[in-house]
Amino acid sequence: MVTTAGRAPQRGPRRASISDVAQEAGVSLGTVSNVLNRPDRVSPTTRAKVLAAIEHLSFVPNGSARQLRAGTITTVGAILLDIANPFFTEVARGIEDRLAQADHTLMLASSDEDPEREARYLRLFEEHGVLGMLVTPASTDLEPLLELSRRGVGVVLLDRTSPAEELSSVAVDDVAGAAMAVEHLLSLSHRRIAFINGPQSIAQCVDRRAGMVRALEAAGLDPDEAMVEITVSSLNAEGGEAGVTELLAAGTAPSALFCVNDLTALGAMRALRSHGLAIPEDMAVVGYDDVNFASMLMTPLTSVRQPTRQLGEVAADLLLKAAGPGMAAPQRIEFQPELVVRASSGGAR
Amino acid sequence: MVTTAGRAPQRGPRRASISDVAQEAGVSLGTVSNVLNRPDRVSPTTRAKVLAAIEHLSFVPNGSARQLRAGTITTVGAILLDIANPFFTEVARGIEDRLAQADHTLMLASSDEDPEREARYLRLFEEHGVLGMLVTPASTDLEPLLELSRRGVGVVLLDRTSPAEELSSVAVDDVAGAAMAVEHLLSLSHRRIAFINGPQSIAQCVDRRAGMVRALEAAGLDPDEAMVEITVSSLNAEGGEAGVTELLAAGTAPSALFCVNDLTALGAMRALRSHGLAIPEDMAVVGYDDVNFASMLMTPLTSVRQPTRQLGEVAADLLLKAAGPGMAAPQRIEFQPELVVRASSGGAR
DNA sequence: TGTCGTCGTTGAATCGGTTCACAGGCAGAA
DNA sequence: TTCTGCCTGTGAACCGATTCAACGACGACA
Repeated sequence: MVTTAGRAPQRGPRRASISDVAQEAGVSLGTVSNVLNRPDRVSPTTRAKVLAAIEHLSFVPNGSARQLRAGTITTVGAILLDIANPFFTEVARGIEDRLAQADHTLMLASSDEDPEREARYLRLFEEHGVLGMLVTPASTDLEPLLELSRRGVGVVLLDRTSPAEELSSVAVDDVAGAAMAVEHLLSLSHRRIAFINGPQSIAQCVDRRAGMVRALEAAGLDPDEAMVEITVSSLNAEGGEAGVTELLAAGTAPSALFCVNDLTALGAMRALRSHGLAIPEDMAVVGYDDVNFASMLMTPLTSVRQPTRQLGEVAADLLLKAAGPGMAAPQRIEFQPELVVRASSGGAR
Repeated sequence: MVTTAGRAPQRGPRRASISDVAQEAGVSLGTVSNVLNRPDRVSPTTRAKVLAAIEHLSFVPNGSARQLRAGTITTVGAILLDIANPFFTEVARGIEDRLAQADHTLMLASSDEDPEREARYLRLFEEHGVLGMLVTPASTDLEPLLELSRRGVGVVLLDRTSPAEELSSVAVDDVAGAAMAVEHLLSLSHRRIAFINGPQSIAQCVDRRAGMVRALEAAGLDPDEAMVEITVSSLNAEGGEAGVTELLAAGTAPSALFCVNDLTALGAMRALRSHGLAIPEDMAVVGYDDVNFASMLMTPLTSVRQPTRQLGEVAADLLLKAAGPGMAAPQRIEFQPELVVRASSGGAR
């Protein structure tokens, strides 16, 4: 590699600016800006000259400068728990669709369930001056989000109901969903059920646990006995494998397993199989999210379906409404989930 | 200042600026900036005062202004073909990891195989002044990317070898991968093989087709007869379902099916099953990408594995090197894929 | 006591757009 | 002919940060 002496090499021959265009076209600065933003205020002749100059210099306006002066904001940030999870990518699709319709654009980031990464992106997006953010919080402490909102940045909680009045949220009733899943297992005569759950810093984990407890208690069971909870650090296939390994190592495994999401269930099923256990004969399994491949697995997975794409769409709508003119008041929207019974729970006919 | 009636409501009480901080702390503008960027040049007393003011006003520097003036660029854009495809999310993970290590951040976008969307993001990212972009092109025309590169924006092709000397690229040998897949089917005595492929505007589709043709010819077969090609518009499960429907409607279906990627294979298998065909007995199936759930499907999927995460990591490295000081020359990196044989092809023992 | 260097701080210039009050030209009305 | 109003086009002010030449204070040294 050849290093140039002394200075860093300049990156290309400096981007053309609006005044370069003005000079090339023989008009003033403001006229070029008018061509760009209010073409009807410029005569066709001048407009043509300016456009030619723009083409010739391959001029691209500097977004920073524009945003600095005009405050034009068309960027929205989204911080999701795990971008590798089909559930969240589907949500992202919904968001992107709606934003594109409104001529806005999305900056997408994955916190990987790490509050520190989340904080980093929160700050980055704020510095970037986004219109607002859609966040699936990785921590229970919503104070940073509340403060953001007070500072005038639109915030919508995603897949998480807001405990505070001041934040909009779009979510699915996770307590009900988990309760449905566990009731299903109870109806198949399982009396001790393992639960592979994530850290309690994640709202979904708290809610789904609550749903499970509610279902067990409603059936007259003592959760302390009927629920064998295993906490894993990440809500993906690796987590599921680790969870099953731990479960089996502890001996006297229950006859059924409820997993906090489908990816976890995927890993869990893989681990169960590699230990020679049959699904659902030796262990019934239920997941959560109903990701697109759930029905196609070796043993099709019983799971809780959510209106995934819609979740994203509604969240985007809410943000645009809340941040646009009129400043709609915070709104809390909750969808109901639906149980999809397949072979993995042994409940399919 | 009092807001005039009739205007749009102002978004919050205006973000605090550096001069607000300066005033609050009783120091000058430049000093605040020094506290932010070169803390050692400021006396501890002053620094403390300024930090207190920052805290008090919850000041967050305006990224646009900073970037405008300083040209500090730490943002990288990535435009992937389909963010819902686990292959690409894994690549994104690799990219993000490396960028985070270098204290850079990623703006992620999905072109959904649509050249127009791609162009839109290309422009958006350029306006935003990104350091560079990682792109999986949705069209064969690389001219826009070349021009971008000439203008000083770093460009690295992802999962696509560069035909031009001037662009860096990181890819996997798709011709070889597809050839391996087809050779495998040939070795199992299949003589007519269906191929569900995507549009020829996508390089991967062209290359994988070429690999298939190469393998067929090497076996002394005439591709026109031995290959039953079906072109679908999107490389996902829906595409796979549509492809199989079309294939079966045409009658005299081949005994084997090669799919351009695993998502397509997923949809194809779903459709085959719903038509009452057994896999691999009635139809052997091979996919491409070896996504994480391939081994866990009802019939585990034979597929071509690629060093996915590494792909992203190396691409990010290349970009950082090419855009950083030193301006490394364009580099072309190609990995070799690997065939993973499972039950869906009937070739597993 | 005068000079010099160092340290900490200042404030003006600057980045590249947008906006707006205003100027010049021209047509139609009085 | 003069006035009015419309249509184009102009250029200075401004957004909020960074940078740098310059400056005052202070201690060291001759």
